[in-house]
Amino acid sequence: MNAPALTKNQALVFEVLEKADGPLSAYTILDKLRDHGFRAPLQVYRALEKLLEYGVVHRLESINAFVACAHPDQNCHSHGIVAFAICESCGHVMEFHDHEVDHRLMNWTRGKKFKAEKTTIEIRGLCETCAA
Amino acid sequence: MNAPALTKNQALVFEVLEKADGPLSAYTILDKLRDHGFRAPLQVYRALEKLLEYGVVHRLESINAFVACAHPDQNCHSHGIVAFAICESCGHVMEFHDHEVDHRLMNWTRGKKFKAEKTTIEIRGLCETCAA
DNA sequence: ATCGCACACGTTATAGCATAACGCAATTGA
DNA sequence: TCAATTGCGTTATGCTATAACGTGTGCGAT
Repeated sequence: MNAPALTKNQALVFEVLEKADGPLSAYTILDKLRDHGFRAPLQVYRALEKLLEYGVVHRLESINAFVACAHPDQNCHSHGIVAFAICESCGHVMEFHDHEVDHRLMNWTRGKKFKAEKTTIEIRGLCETCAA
Repeated sequence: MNAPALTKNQALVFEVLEKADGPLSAYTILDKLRDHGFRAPLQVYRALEKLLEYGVVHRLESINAFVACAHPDQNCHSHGIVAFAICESCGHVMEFHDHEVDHRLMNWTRGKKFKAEKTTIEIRGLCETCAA
């Protein structure tokens, strides 16, 4: 899924996520965009839906928040499964990929004849700075 | 974390989850326990909090639901990271463990000096039956 | 050209998930 | 006996997400 030109709302939401130094909830995004005419959650959710589809934004299931993809340039969907390390203290998120993990999980699902559509890997804990 | 004797509410919630053939939301559990005197969400959430702590129940972050641990006998916390395959059609959940995956993820976090506290792995898709 | 369709958008309302804050009762151990 | 802890019940509230409706715009097919 490659990203076509973003619409106005999509661009606004994406910009907010890019500028943030951590994940944001949909309602936080909404608040940051009130000055730009946003009034309702759906405006945010609809934009997010597309941005997720284009692979330029990720959803963090374990904290109900959204974050801009760490690879602005490339298509994130081509990296296989994306894993996240989320600091519970400062909120900072690190994104990474591990093909061996992908492989092991795929192996397991294949053995069970389970058709995987979307895989979530999220590690919550403390980043180096906050753990010190 | 070993499980002490469950309190009345904890036992009721656990029983509901055990009998269910799939994950349940907190509010679904509440509805199933109204006949037993449950009236408020907190009664469910407080019981779930303990059951999660004891390791006899898991929370599925990606669908905001709870499921009884697949290993009634043993302490689930001793298995390392728990992974789930969740069928989006029938709702059935398979639970599994893969030490190699654990190892890869731990390797990565150690490299980043990230102190992992809780890791979520959830694969959503279609089970063998539903994919056919 | 104009009709039909797809899509983005705006608005209101509502559904679904989770916790704050208060108070009471029972248990336990110093 | 007193203080601390834990479980429980209730009310209220906050946060997350979507349903359902209508509008406007662009664009290809007839």
